Amino acid sequence: MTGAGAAGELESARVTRILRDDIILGRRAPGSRLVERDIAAELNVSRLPVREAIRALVGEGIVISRPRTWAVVREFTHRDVQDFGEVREAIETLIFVFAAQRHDEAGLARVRGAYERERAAAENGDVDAARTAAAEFHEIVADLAGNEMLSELIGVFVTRLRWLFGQHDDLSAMAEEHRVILAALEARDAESLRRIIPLHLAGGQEAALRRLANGNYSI
Amino acid sequence: MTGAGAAGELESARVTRILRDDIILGRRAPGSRLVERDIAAELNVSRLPVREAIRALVGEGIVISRPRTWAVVREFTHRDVQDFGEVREAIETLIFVFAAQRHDEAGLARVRGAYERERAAAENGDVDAARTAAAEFHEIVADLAGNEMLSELIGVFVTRLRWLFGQHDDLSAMAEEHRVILAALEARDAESLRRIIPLHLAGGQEAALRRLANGNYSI
DNA sequence: GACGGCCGCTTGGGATACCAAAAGTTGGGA
DNA sequence: TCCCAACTTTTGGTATCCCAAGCGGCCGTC
Repeated sequence: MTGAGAAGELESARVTRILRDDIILGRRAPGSRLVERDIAAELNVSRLPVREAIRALVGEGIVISRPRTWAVVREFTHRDVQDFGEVREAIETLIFVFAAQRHDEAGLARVRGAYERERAAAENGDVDAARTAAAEFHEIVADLAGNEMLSELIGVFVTRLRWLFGQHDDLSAMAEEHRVILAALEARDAESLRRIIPLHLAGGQEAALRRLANGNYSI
Repeated sequence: MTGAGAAGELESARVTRILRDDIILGRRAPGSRLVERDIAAELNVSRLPVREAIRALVGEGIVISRPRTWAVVREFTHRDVQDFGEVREAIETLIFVFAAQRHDEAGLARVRGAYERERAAAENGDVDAARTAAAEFHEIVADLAGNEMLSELIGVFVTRLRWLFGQHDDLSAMAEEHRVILAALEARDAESLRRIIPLHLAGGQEAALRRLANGNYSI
């Protein structure tokens, strides 16, 4: 999900990446403790990089920390997922509308590339590749929106986004929806996008709520 | 703006508050260096709380930090303010529409209270009190929107919001706009709010761009 | 047996000292 | 004037130590 890690990568960034992946991939369950000393020992680093990593993950909204006690992996409630869905809908709609107004041919080509990769992966049943390409589809469009602050905003939410909403089941349905969205984007049809995007996101929302009911994000 | 500081306040929180106020009040200019050792010596703390404070302010978007070199107070460009304004418009509109749909009588009373305080302060020409009440007006409405994620989102942006857009000049015009907004809120008139809020924010946006042109947010 | 308070253990917050690596600065030479 | 190399500054990280605040189990009481 985040690559192998650059050569000159900071220790704190490495630790952040490891803990983030542990959480998203379920190796650290929601509600489980994150004890600085223990993690430092596990990863053979001092407490400092661990502290910074935990702070970073608090910022990404997937860890909860209260002063002078251990931090815990965040547990999401039904309500949290609903609230998050509302916010997500507003932001994504904004992104796609802006992208429809401002995209250029080069950017559009990048979106098409992501779509083609997603479609091919869906056909071959390659789940991971399809999900990755789908995530890239949204990332590239966010780029095309041409608004730095919007990108910063997404940066705050993207980890939660992947954790909660990134695991689609019906790959070809998702690819088909992206095809329709891509067409509206090419036609600069903002009105259609305002209608389509909420529908598109509703699917992932339902899947997230289903997984939540099965106890995937809370203990 | 942030109060006197609780008794059991963490050092890192204290340092964060001091640096934040220094920046917002202009005592540390955009582009100026934030050197850990120097700040630690100034405030009689070790480098640790200073490091955490700088990280926190990076998270709040008012400090820029690159690896292995000093952090600097962020300089906002004309473009940044425009981008920020677009995002702000979308989020605030969402907040007011949700608040219109979901408010209860108790919450409405709190909004009315903030409005009354703002109007009184504006009449008396008390600039600080009027600005504080105006900020509270928006905070309370955000509460009424009843969406935790939205509140988290605002938390990320609120410092920038106050820095860039918090300094209104025409106090009574601002209070009057809040009166109209309050009325629409009471009537649960979401459609009017979708029209009014962008206009309301446009004023602060222009003021921010004017101050930017006069060199208040960049060196 | 349930409840509540006390006490010891755990844990994070902070201080201090030191080191390595990378970035920034400066001055001299082509 | 421009560029490179030496020097300086600064952060990122390690290793220890200490303290105070939470947490949780134990024990006595009702």
